[in-house]
Amino acid sequence: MGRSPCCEKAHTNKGAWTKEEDDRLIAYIRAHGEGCWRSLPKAAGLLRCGKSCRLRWINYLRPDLKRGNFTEEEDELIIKLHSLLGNKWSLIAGRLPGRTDNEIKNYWNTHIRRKLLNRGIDPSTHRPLNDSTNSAQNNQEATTTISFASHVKQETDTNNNDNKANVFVELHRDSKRGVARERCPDLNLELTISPPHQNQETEDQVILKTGGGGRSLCFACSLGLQNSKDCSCGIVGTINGGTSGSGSSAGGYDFLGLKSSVLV
DNA sequence: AACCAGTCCAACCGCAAAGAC
DNA sequence: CGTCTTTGCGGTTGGACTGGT
Repeated sequence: MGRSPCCEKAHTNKGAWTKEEDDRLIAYIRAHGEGCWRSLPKAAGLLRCGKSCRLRWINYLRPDLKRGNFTEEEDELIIKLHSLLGNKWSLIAGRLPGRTDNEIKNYWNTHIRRKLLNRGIDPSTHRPLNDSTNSAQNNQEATTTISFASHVKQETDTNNNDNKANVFVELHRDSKRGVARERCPDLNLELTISPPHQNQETEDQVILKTGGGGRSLCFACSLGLQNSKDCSCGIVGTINGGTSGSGSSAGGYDFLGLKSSVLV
């Protein structure tokens, strides 16, 4: 038994939206808010599937959208965020008010990729194109990144529902240097990861040196989980209000400064 | 003017996560 | 706790547009 289709395809329009459809969708959402997308088309009198309505609203009709060209600052911010987050367009979009994930994705593929290539930078790895260590090392790194990132996400989901977007960040288990630092030298981060600890077999210990302090954090604290029972560094209570004015909301360490100070 | 190749971007598709029951 | 439904995300596509010949 397969998945049921998201909508009754036989009686739905496809392709470009007409002005009338846009007006109907806008009017309905203004009156009722963004509710159940599945039932919205019928309620609004639209022959579209809910997915299509949602996409149209989010990417084109939302009143808070910023139309027009990307600024140089936005360009650079997208590059930095992409180097940290990878193709997590929705997270990147979350840091650029008025921009949508689809817009940023398109912009990345059409403009920024080329821009980076012209600079001699591989857009997918953010490393120099002629970096001979790229291919072999990246394969291993990619694997590590995926497993580690999923670990990060898992930890985050169970402990901090509101700040997923702030914490789900790509890290690299590179014992020689902090890769995140290398990719974004001006982010004022020093991220290194220690070799496996003698007593620690299952979890990577992250040593995260904040801007001025050079203080070491355990894995849990590095994720903003300093109240967690998994905290092993005993740094509880010394982080918040620490460096670079990165304020933290109730109980949340501003991981890598993503929340406020660096990434706007 | 006609054709073609390249570019751009709105919209679609499939999948996975989240939520409801 | 398992199953089903809904939502959201990222990759991809197709058509409109543009510039060159």
